[in-house]
Formats: sequence, C-alpha cells, structure tokens
Amino acid sequence: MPEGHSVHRITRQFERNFVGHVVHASSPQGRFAVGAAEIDGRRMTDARAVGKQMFLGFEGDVWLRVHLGMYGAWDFSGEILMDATIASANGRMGQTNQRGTFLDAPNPDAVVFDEAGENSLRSIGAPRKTRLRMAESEKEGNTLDTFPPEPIGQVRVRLLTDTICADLRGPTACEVLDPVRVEQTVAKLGPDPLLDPGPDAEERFTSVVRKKPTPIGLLLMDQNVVAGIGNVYRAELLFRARLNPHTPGRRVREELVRELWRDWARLLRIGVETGQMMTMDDLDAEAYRAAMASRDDRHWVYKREGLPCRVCGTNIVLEEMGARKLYWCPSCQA
DNA sequence: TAATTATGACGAC
DNA sequence: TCGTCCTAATTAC
Repeated sequence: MPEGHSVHRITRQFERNFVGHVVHASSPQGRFAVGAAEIDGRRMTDARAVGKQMFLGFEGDVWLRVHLGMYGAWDFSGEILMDATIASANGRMGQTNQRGTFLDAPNPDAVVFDEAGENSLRSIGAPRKTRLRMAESEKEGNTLDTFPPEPIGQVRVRLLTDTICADLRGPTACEVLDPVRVEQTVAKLGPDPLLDPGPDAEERFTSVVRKKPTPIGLLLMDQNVVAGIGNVYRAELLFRARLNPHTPGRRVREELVRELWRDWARLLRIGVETGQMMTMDDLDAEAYRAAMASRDDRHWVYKREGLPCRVCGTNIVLEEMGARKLYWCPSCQA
C-alpha cells in the first residue's frame, strides 16, 4: 500500500494532467455512481495530498477525498504528461529490467530540491500515449490502442478528459466532501513534512510523542501523530535511529524524537522526488552497495526477517505490532 | 484453482 | 484484540 510519498506523487500527476480541465466522472463498477454524478462535468481546480490522503478539488467547492488503503491504485491512460522520474526511472512492464532501472535511479544526495517542488511538477517531453499504474510503486503498461480504454476489473471511479483517463480501484475511502468536511479531515491528521516544512511541525510532533506512554513503533504509524508513515517507513526509520520500537514515546530522548522527524522529512522528500522508497541512502555505503548488488531488496530491515542485520549480523526479527508486521534488529535497536 | 499476501484504517467488544 | 472492508497479483497445490 502506498505510503505518503506515493500519494504526493499521484497528486502531482493530477496537477500536471487534470487541474484546469473539465472532467467527466463515472463509476464503471457502479459503487460510486452517486458521487461520480456530483463531480461529473466540473472543472478540476486543485489536487492536494495530506499524509496518505488525497483531495481533488472541483469547481463549486466540491471535493473528492481518496484513501488508497492497503492496495488501492490509480491507473492513468491516454496522453500522459510525465515528470522526469516517471519518464526515466520506470521500466515498461515485462521489458526493461527492473533492477537496472533502480540501479539507474538518481543518487538521493544528488537530487536537487526546490522549495515548492516545482521541478518535479514540471512535465518533461511530449505526452506519452500509454498506461501508467500508480500505487505503492509505478509501472508503465502496454501501449494504448483505443482511448478511452475499456475499464478493466473493479473501477470505482473513472475521471476522463479529452486526452487522459484516470481509473481508481480498491480504495479504502472515496467520497465527495464540502470544504468544511475537508478541513475537518485534515485537521485531525498529524503534520506532514511536505506541507509543514517549518519548525512548528517538528515542535508539534516532538511534544506529542514526548507525552505518550505508547510505544514509538505505534506512534510513528498513528496518522494523528504524524501523517504519511506506513509499515515500511516505520521499520526503516526506527532502524536508522537505532531505536527500540517498544520504547514509550515519552522515554525517547527529545533530540532523538527531533531526529526522527527530520529523517522522515528527508526520506519523504527523496521518495517523492525519486518515486522509490530509498531508505538506505546514507548510513552505510558498504551495506548500501551490498544491498544493491543483491538486487532483491533495498531496505535495512523491512521484510528481512531471519536474515543477518546489514550492520551487526544479528538476525532480523519479525513481530506483530499494531496489527502489522514489524521488522527490527534486536541488537542494533536494543 | 485455491490460498496467500499487501507499503490501512475503523468499529465493535 | 478481533473482525471487516476494499482488490489483484503472486504463490501453492
């Protein structure tokens, strides 16, 4: 399931391809027929991401809230405007060798960030007549023969312009809201580093965490404490901080809590800019090279249960926390 | 062909 | 803590 970085990328895709255009909305599957009718024929005016939630704004103060949940996805098809990373870093399904594409991914330290993220919003090259699935990862599909394509599978919502089509499937939330309800929804969420890059958000996160007896491993996944972190980033952030997931929030040194926040901000930015969950960017160059060479995984601990820790050799353990799988090194994160 | 899995979240006890 | 909702790809048999 998509964590925060994917949702921000999908939002940018809507900004590039839909904002400013009149949208025809339908529900091929039928389960969102009423909501689709409320949107149908309106011009999209805005696309925003907060944590794992996306809000698409339409003329007349009508908003569509979408949460992809564990396996939701948006499929774009038609003449798609790509950004540099989508255009270059994603292998065509079944053709380009996937690991090759990752090895060619930008060095995170070389990625140039600009304040508003305008660089990655800008589209590169001519629109490409193709299919693109955006979920927890992005995959370019086979070339398009007809437009719009026949809906495949359970398409909850189809948004259509003259040139491009976006199909939503498998969302855990999909509803039409007025601006007040949008505000209420956003207000409940913890800070998102991309929305709140300033010191206030770090302050807010730190003070909340430092008050709670709850294990830090649960707090990081709590969208009301910090928005956008999911199961992969949780495990990786905790390892990078060498922090025991069971440590109560209030027992974590204040400076370490701040470091967690800053590290999340960094990983999120890298994730949004590259389209990859890069969590091994800087801690250990040797381990990073080894992981890249082995090709099948690129994380410190996520999905590495039973394998030796890349730093100390101790076997990574798997346990259940917050009804999700938690991976960690009992030695490094003692 | 069936079972399993997934990078969520919520509500009922 | 459990059950439930959402869907498709992958794996097991």
